[in-house]
Amino acid sequence: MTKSKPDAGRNIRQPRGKRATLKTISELTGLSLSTVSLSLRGGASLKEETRQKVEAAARSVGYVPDRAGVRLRTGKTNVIALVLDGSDEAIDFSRHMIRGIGEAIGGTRYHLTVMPEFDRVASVETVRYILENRTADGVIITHTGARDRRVQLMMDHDFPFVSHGRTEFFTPHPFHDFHAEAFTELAVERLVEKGCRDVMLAIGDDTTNNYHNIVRTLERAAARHGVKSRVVVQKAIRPASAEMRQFGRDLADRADRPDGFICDSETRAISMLCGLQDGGVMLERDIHFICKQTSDILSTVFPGVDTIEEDVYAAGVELTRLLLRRIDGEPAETLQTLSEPVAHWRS
Amino acid sequence: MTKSKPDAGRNIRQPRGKRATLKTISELTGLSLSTVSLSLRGGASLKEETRQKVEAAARSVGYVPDRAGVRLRTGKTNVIALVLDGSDEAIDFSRHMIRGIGEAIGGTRYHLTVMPEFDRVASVETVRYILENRTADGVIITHTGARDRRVQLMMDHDFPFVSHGRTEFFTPHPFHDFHAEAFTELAVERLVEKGCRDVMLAIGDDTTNNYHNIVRTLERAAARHGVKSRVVVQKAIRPASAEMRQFGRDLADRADRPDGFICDSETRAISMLCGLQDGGVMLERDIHFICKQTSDILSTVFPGVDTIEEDVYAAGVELTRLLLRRIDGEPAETLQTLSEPVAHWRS
DNA sequence: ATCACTCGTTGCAACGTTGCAATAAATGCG
DNA sequence: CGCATTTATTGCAACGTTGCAACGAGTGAT
Repeated sequence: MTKSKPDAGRNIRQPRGKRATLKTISELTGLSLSTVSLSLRGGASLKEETRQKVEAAARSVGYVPDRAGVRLRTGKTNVIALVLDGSDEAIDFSRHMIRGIGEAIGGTRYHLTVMPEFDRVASVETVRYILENRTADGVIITHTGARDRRVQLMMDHDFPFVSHGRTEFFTPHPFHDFHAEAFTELAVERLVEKGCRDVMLAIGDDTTNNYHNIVRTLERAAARHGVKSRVVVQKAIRPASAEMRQFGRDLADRADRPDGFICDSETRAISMLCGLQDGGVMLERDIHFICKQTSDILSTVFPGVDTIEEDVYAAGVELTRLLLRRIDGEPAETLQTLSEPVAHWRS
Repeated sequence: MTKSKPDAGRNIRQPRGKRATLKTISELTGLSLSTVSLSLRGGASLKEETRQKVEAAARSVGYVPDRAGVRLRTGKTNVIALVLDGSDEAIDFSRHMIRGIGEAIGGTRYHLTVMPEFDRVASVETVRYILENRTADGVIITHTGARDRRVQLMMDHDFPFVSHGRTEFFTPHPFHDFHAEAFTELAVERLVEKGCRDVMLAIGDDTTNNYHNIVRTLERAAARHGVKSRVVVQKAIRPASAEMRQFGRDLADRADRPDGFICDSETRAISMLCGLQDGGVMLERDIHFICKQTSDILSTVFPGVDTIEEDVYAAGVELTRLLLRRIDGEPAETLQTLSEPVAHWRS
């Protein structure tokens, strides 16, 4: 018949080992909460002796500021959000991107939350959700469109973000992008060098701004070198599929088969190359092929194919650095970078 | 000389459009904060009329509970953490996993944070960090080892988690795993059916529990069918590489070349198959090949190769469902599932 | 009319943090 | 020595939420 003690059940959280808070340090040092808080944030008005005392105590109890407390008080979430749309991606794109971001936030307070979405429409809603609920301090978006609605939304709200890819908007915003123009120039030049007179470009998604950059550059470069150029958009075809392979097979038989080919996707390139081979087309004799590459797979299967590397890991690192600087208040104009393509000529 | 107004500068956050809080609803309905809070969480003791009034008001102002407030008060983060180790992964594994998790947390309060780590040692530290700082309500780990230290750590702390992969621990914990034994049985049976007498298994990582399951099953199945079996661990070789291709090439020339081959990685399989072809080995005549598959690439390059599919997306969904049930207090014993392999025989 | 009880609602304190105004102690100056 | 100024520290309130004890009003029994 023992009644439960009157002061039982006070703990809301599991008290397993009780986290250290400012209060812990306060009691330990005999200083007030405010002083401790101030001190840990480097308060300049404090005595050196005090600061050391606080720091020692904090270290000894392994103090780490409570994210919920900070967030509630300051509104700062210490979170950056990566918004993935579900569209056609390069091999292991997400993986490299995420590890790049992870590398860049290592040693900072920041956490990464990933919001996976299935299409770009939904991804606008995701961004809106983040803005309205202030659920992150900054956002990284990928596969940016020329007049991307997510970019517009975040600019309207003056919310820190960085896009992987550029836009057409007049107002500047932070971005990091693969230098698609340099890639295209490099590719065309290489093909011309090898004697090509008729270059075809295959591209997977004509809704990104990237598309326009590449196509425009191709046309100019081809004109400059006096060679023919064509573009084929393969948006509707699954990158790795029998259909894609058949596309290569059909190409092999065409009377107007190009003698130079540029492809912006490793996956689609592999499929097409298989198809071309099926049709008896021989690489480096009947056709020259150049492909953008994000993994080692293409080079393992077709070691002879020239590739141009896009380092998605490095892009993740750079995007994050830009974003953090943006969050710290740097103006957008100074936060725009390109990554130069790295050519791997095989022959 | 106008002094700034005495009550200026009160807002800590940007007041852009001011988020709705319980207070907003309270003022709107004339009810107290407590009542509003209670009502929104379905308080059974309230008048039906009140609840509807609150709900209407909440809807009209688009109320969403503040995560920081809830977290501070209750300790509940509404976050699940995915701990990725950086080891050898199947193609687009991260991507499919993340999208599966995204699918399963859709419509819930939960957010996903991803903690990318470069090796398994670091990933133990990551888990420790999550536990000590209560930075998530539950954890998903992948590439689980037989006596995985992360699992041990979380069991010791009685912290909700689920592992992709099983362990040898006696105490039960939630997991979801590919049914590697069924995969192996299926593969051996198929090869034997095709007339193979000498089966080789190539596997990439002998530190996961998965490894032991597969090897044990292989040996038993081979013995049962009266065929020879061998295992080769390819841990040190990069999955897509000239080296891996060379491995296939060398295999082609070996006097003791097997007539049946099982591979647990699509990437390595592609490389090896290229090497075998280089050596003049013909598929389905000189050797029969079976591979575990997580994307479409292998089938596009080698349409004739039998594959067995592991659906990583579905695994992400299932892992998340199990974890959420675990967080809600279900016992571990009831939260253990396997996913059955799906065979794609091509001939 | 008083009591005990239920029903529906409310006030208060606390979670961990930080900005600000206020304090106390030490110093400088006339 | 008194007053103003600087230096070092502190108390208080607030961010948004929830658990709990307490409240007043109504009901029914005594």
